[in-house]
Amino acid sequence: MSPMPSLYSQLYDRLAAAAGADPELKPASRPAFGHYQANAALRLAHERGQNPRQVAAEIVAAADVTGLCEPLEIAGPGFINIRLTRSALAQMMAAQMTDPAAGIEPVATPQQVVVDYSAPNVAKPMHVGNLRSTIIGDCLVRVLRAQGHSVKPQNHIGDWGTQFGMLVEQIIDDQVDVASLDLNASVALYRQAQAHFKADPAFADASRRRVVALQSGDPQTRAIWQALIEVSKISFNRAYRRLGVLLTDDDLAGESIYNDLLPAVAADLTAAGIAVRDQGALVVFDPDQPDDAPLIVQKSDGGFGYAATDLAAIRYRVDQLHANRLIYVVGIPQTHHFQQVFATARRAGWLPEGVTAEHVGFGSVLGPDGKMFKTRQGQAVSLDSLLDDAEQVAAPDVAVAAVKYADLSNSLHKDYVFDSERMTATTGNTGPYLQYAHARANQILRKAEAWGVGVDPSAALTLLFGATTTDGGPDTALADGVLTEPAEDALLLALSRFPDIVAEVGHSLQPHRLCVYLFDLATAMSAFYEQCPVLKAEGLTRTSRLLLCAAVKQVLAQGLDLLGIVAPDRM
RNA sequence: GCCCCCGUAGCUCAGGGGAUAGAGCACCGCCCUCCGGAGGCGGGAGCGCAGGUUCGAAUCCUGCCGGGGGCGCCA
Repeated sequence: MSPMPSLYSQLYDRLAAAAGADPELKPASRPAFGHYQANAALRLAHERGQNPRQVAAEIVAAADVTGLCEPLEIAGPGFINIRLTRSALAQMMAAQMTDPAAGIEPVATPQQVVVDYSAPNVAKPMHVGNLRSTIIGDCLVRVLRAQGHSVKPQNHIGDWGTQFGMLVEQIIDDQVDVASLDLNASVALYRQAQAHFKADPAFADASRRRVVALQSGDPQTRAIWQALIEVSKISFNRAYRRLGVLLTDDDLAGESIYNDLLPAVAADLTAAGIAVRDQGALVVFDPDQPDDAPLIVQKSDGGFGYAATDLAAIRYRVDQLHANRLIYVVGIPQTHHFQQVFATARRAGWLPEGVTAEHVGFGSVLGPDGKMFKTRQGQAVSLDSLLDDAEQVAAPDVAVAAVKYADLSNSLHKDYVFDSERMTATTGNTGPYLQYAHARANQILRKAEAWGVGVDPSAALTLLFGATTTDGGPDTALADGVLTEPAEDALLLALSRFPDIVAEVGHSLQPHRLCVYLFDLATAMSAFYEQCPVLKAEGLTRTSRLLLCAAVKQVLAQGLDLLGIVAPDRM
């Protein structure tokens, strides 16, 4: 059984049929104008050289909105103002409550989606950059899965490359027992190796030979390399547990797994005439971007650049994972790189028509001074230290919610300042505020239970909708006199929009829209709470308001879950 | 030098062709024998600048200004 289409979808379809065009349906710009407004008449009138109000009148006359809306109204120069019926809103609430997904609509054509995110580096601590990618990617995975897509996370960890030559060489030099290493020790070794590499040409040479040994599968080198990965995995997983994200070892797909595919990438691009030798390197020039620097596939020393790895990953994801939507959650500085990689993959036919590739770029996390967040030593600030910071002003569950919400609630493209005081505040557009709103809705339900006035949702729905059904028409199905307060109307409207918001986020990949929505919902809940007594009401009024509380709790919990934020029943 | 991102209220941010530009924080004034005041109601204050497109621009285009970031062999 498929859930009821959202009220917006129903309305859109009926108005589109009436207008014979996109009705330009959007939420009303002011409450006085109703719930929604359709703006198409203004544009259509201009195209046809007609009077806008006349065109609006024709659309209104042709629109069948029986059972869905109050009579449509024409206002101003030709806006069509739309007010949903109380019954339609209440029925949508009922449908959402009986749906575990709270009304989220399954997409018509589920896709095989690969989401590339998190991507920490082996032998380096996770830092602010990894934080955003991890949190945003986790949210996108949850949203897309909720829509019915098949989603494959790919954690493209940095487990390959020239840095491992010097690291392994340093370990052999120092006769370090890799079994005893932890992450801090391997980070220290890495720094030591970098300094050593710069200072000692003989060590640098040995490091380069060590890279070759690693790539050719030398057992000793591989064993040490593998041990380093294991050490790092422990710390990655500890960070993922702390953050409460879905990533597991099953999602690990580091750069190293593409190593054997790189020669074919170079060979195939060369054979296709896409890549050429230039200044000793194998590069791709984009005929559409003649001023661009080329994409470097293979360096002049024979080593492969990360473009080659990304190209191999595209082939793997399309051919082996059968993806038809590729999503890369990587910082904005990589925008140009992905443009080049995607363009090259298209030319090579590795991104066939019907497969999309999107770079979800995000801005930087800034320190209190408004500049790139770095430690005094110039290192990137570690993820743990950020969370520690937040936990100094809030309990762990709340602190993580605060950090994640602060990250997700900003537009992706913008930088934002990490301010633990602001993000853990219990007022305003914060994670803790939404958690609180959820706990408070739950509190009312629990208290109703304790007072012996609690209602089972399905029984309550029967009371509300069953008792007065006479002719079966939707307008008469809802009991009289309930859910008539403006605050109740606003809350019902907000609830009904949830499926639309989720669909929008699945399309635009902009989690902050869900955050804005949930904050609006919580605000509507506060107004309702202030203006409409629940437990002190009686009869069907109390029943209907308890249902509203239950519905709000459900949607808040569901929405927060999509953000990857826990919704405790009490705080 | 070329390219990308950002610029909305004192501060942090929504709004990305449509009616009088919205929140939160801070500030000021009201509302409590109220289910959690972590509230509610009201007030002041804003689209970087200049052109252009449009019936209509915070929104699209161009050029400036300011801030940040990238740009052939790190990933």
